[in-house]
Amino acid sequence: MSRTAPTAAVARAPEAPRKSQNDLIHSQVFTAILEQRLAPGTKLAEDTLGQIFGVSRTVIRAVLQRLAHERIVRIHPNRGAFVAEPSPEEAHEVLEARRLIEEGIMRLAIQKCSPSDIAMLQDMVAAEQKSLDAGDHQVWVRQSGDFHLRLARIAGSETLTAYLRELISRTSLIIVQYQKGNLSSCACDEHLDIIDALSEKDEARAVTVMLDHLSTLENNLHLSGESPKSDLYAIFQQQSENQEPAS
Amino acid sequence: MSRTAPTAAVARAPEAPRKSQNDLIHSQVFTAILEQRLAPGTKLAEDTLGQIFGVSRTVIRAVLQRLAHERIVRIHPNRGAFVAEPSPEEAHEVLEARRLIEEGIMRLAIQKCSPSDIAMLQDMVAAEQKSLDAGDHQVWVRQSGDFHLRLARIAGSETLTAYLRELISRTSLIIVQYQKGNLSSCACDEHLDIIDALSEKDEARAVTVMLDHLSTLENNLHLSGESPKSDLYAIFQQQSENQEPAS
DNA sequence: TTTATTTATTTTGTATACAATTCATATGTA
DNA sequence: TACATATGAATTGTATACAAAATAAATAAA
Repeated sequence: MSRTAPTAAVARAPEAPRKSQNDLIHSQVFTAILEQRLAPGTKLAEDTLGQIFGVSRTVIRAVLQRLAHERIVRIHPNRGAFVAEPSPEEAHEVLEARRLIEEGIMRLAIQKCSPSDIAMLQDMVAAEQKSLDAGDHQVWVRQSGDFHLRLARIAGSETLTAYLRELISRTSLIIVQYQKGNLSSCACDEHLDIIDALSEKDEARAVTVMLDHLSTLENNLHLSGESPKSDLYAIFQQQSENQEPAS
Repeated sequence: MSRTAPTAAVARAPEAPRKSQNDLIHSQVFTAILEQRLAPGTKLAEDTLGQIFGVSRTVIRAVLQRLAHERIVRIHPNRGAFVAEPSPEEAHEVLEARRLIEEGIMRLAIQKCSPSDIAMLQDMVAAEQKSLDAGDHQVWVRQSGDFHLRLARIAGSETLTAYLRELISRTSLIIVQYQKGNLSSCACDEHLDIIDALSEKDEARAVTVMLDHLSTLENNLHLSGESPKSDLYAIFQQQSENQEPAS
């Protein structure tokens, strides 16, 4: 009996991490950005957020710095915090990193995933499809990210999971800025393909499907066009090259 | 002439990012941990650090939170900040992630590296060897990390570079805790092998050498032994399984 | 009108003050 | 002695106050 239930003076298990104020506000802002309710470039004024969440600027500043380290918020010194506006180059970087990391995650996940994991993944895709049918694009974007994140958890690496979480939220910002059509249609099928390859332990196919999935995503962006607005420096420089100044 | 040097009312290039107080203190603590002058488990009291660097706790807190997000400092709520003590599981995770990311970095670097990059890498290894001969272990550890980091920069991905920087600093903590002998001897040769494969554009060999290099590193740790001290919970639980309680 | 300069307002960066919690020491009890 | 409890000191969490910087508005000059 002592096997299943330790008896005597045994220390309690590591205490449940009750969410701090910081965590709570962070996840609110994080989710808002993930669901694309906060557009890139939006200013996140400390005082405003403090009043919204009923706390002082102290805790808001901590949250903003945390989001900045996750690269979904950009802090300009003495100027404030803004929702990040990834450049085309950064967008490419993020997708490149995702291909690298998620290929590794697939290889790990294929070894470790259990039948219950498969079932969970199937449920998640079903929920995705539901949101998609309901036209709830915001929720679907988050759910789609959750699917990839679940694979990382199955792979069993907290480190890679943390990195992927960042890359996924940055992808969300990238999609807002650079997506042309709505990719929504085929995405669920590709997720189902991934589950399929996973349940058959077909590593080669699983990796291929995942990489194709991410490349499709990148190819549906138009990153080649002029950048959104940030580097009007380059624009003016080009201007001064073409036409001589008046003086 | 207007081609090479823009003439008239052209905006200045993005201003050079002058280091803030935060950056300065961060890099001091970061380097101290990287060079293994700050041992794992060391308490980083806010007031103490504030007096050392001549600033208030406000800025120290920001630095500590930043270090915590980089996983080289652990913050226990209401209890303070401590230099991280990676568990054996975490150590394995970090090396696993490094293998994944640095393989990708090698593939990218091999396409992009120029002769001057090769020369730079050779200089860096020479400096490593110098520190090694001088017995300056602390500096060597940092230089060894800088070598890997340089490869990431050559690969051209800021995102992957940032992740690798974190993984390298965590590796430094892992080495302090779990290294048995001194790996120092062969490490420089392995770095030279990497440069060799890189300059010959031999992708397969470059990847192999890098993976072996990292696996060698992990194999020289003893992660299987009893964990340092953190989970004495598990220890007591095991105890209660083996021997019946007295009452 | 357009542009430049000055003034006023707002916002961020940092230090400090106070409340809440934890840690260390001391006191009491078996 | 060993253990538990209570008291005091030290440390962290948060709010506020003030200085520095940036933004906005207003005034002056072309």
